[in-house]
Amino acid sequence: MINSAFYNLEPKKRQRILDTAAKIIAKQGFHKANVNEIAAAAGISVGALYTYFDAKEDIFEAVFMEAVQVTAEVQRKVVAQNESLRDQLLNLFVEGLMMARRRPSYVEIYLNMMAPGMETFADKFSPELETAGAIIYEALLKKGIHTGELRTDLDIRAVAYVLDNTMLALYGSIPNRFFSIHRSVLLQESPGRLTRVWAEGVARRVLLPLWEGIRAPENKLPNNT
Amino acid sequence: MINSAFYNLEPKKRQRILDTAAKIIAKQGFHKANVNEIAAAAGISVGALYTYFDAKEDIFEAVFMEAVQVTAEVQRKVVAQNESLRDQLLNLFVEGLMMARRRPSYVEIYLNMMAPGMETFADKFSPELETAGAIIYEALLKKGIHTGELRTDLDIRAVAYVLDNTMLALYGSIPNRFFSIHRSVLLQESPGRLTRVWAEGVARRVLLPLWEGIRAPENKLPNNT
Amino acid sequence: MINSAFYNLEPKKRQRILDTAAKIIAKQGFHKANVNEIAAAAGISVGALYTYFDAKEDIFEAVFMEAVQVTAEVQRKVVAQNESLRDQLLNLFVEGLMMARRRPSYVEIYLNMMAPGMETFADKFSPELETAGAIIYEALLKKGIHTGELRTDLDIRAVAYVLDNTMLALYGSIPNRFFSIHRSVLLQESPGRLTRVWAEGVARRVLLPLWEGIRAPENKLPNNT
Amino acid sequence: MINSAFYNLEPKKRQRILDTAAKIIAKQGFHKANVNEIAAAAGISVGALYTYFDAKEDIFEAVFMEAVQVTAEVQRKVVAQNESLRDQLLNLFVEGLMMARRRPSYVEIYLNMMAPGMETFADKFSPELETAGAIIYEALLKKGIHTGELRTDLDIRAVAYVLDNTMLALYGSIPNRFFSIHRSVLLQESPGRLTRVWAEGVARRVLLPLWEGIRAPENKLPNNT
DNA sequence: CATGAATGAGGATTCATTCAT
DNA sequence: CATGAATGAATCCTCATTCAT
Repeated sequence: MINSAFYNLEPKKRQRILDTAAKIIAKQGFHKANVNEIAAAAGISVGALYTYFDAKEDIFEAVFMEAVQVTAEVQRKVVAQNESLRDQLLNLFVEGLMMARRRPSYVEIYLNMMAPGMETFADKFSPELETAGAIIYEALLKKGIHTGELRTDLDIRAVAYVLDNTMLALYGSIPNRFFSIHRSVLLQESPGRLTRVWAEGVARRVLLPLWEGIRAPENKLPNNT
Repeated sequence: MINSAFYNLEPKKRQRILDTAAKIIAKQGFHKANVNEIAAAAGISVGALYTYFDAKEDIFEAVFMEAVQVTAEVQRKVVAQNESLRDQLLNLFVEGLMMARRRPSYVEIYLNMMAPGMETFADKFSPELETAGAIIYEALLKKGIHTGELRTDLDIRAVAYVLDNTMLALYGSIPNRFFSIHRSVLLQESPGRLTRVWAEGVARRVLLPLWEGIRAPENKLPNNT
Repeated sequence: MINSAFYNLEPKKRQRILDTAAKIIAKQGFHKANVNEIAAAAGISVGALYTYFDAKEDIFEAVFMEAVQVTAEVQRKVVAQNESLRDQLLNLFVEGLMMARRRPSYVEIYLNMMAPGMETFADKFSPELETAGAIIYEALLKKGIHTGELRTDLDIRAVAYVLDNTMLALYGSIPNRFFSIHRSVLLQESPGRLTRVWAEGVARRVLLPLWEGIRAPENKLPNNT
Repeated sequence: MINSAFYNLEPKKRQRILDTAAKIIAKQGFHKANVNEIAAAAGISVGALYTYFDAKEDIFEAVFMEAVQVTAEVQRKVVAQNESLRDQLLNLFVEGLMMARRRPSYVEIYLNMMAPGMETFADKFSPELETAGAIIYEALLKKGIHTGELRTDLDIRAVAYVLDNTMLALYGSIPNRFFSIHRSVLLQESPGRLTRVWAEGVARRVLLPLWEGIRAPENKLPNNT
């Protein structure tokens, strides 16, 4: 259990604990991560840590829920924008990459959920979490159909699935070695810094082929905007 | 190090060791997996295991290399087929799913590489592995352009990236809880058995939107073949 | 040390603390018992508990002294009765059992003193405590000799020893699992509630053989009064 | 669980582990006793200890079962003797005291079972153990009735109960502080060494009053044999 | 080469006690 | 005096690795 004591902590301290735990779990993975090390790095005692959390698992849960917040914020921000669907999708990529730059550990935490040996967590969190994500994609794409930006015969779920997996891999490529190599090799990128300009470039590259397949035919624009 | 003793083992025994290790690491993840348990389950002594492998890490490496073989076989098989690119891509999905059904543990091993705390392995294996994958995609897609199936203005790498991530998630959804929930929620699937027919259906759903974006314009066919 | 603050507490609160501590120590044993849990269950803060007691050991001592009071009260009550020695001995059993029913935890506390690892406490309390007990038995039995109820050639100490051990086991059988099983198996009792009638029956059964050995010969009565 | 590895140990080593564990648990009590300390004192590693036993509880069980053996041996020995019942009862006391001198720790282990917080163990072992004890007493006393040594109207169970509790306290008085003080104060003993002669004296003192109450009337002998 | 008992450092968790408020 | 959050040494148990047989 995550105890109320944790929520009653002064926000700064609570955030420091979350960030520290996220960083260490992100680096080592849940099972390798060391509780005593987390406490020490967060500048508190193990005892204190265990007044906040009943078990190591609960530390992960708290960190994961923070990761969910961090991700959800990106979605909320983009959904709230009054732009074309295409730009919103691009922004989902770009803002996600920016978020990954700011909070790389939390992206790794997210990735940790899909690791073998994390079934319990996946069972506990994924169903409602993914459902929430699905709803957002659905709303977004339906809107695109209504506004005439998208083809009317789309399999919305399939599109959402492809989009989401691409984002997962792209966000993950910021903090995670595997996804990072995967991306730079497959996209044959020349090494460069993680700037917004770069993010916009990648987003366009990656979205374009799919976009061509889902946009409404009359919407034909020059391929490279 | 993976010692020569391991390669000199009778193939059946070697395979049993790999499969057992794969199964256990797949279930628990590398860091949680227990070497003694692997030895016991494989019907050999820990001592023997340690004459084959210098360290736990090396067991993972051997298992991972087997996972690479398993995956590569799917690609080789599909690439060798003399079919249209579209069917080859569909087959990449379908055969991959079939492979995941046959060897679910090895798919999890693959997923284990992208878990936090596995950087060392990613550094060691990913670069050449991903390069090999990239080459296959490149060849496949270039061929598609030459045969006129694909648009000539494609960003091949980007298409490969999207395709590969989708496959990763789809294959992973067979053994892995997170990806399984992710898929069934996003694709809004009704529960069903993992049959070839089902796999073909999913493959079509998932490939279609992207295919529409990459196929050559004159190639216009009814959406559902 | 048990601080004066504890004795200055309003009696109700003091009693509540003692009873709570007794209950928890009775259930878990001194070493397993948890100070924080005691404080919480008693409705006070650990801090407060530690202003009353300097250490966990002191909590036990306070509780033990209360247990002594509880036991002594039974003895005082029975000794004050103006009955035959035989009835007084029977009453010692019966009233002790009744006391054990009312305050089972305190009987366990008493038992806790004879557990391994409690030497320090035994050294501190047992000598004078047992001496006090011995005096009571001595007075009682001497009186029995004087009134002609008992044989004149008795080894009073030995009789007291046997009596006291039997009482210990009998009282202990109320709250304590071991002694409870021990009693019901050896006495081959059919399960039943702890009523005064039952207590009187057990008391008679258990006292009789010894009574036959210590009563004055001319006192011969039918076995079952 | 007590693993087979433990039973396959060379007897000398196995005994050393049992004796060491018994000694430490006897001194500190189960809950205070330290597993690492036991391992160190036994000259083995914690790891080894945990290949023999799955948990600390199992160490206690093994030690307790040894304690049962030790006690049972005394009973078997005495029961096998072809003596009068009176001498057999005296020998039960004497041999028990001798056993307690030889293996004091195991007597404490036995006492540990009746400590608060040991319910689980009592539940697991006491029922059949006490039943076995009850059978022995029953056989012994029935034989005494048949041979005419004992009164025919005895409540055998009650006699057994009184006898057993007295023995418990007497055996316990060898290693245990509480029972030791209890005995020496109540019996008003002058300090002395634990010799067989002393044991015989105590046995006679303690048995006599009860014996007078249970022996057959025609059996009247001078009080102090 | 194979075995599997043994090792012991490492890690999650507990809890008696303190002390700033 | 009371509070209860914080401390961190202590403890049970695990497991990668070794090595005598």
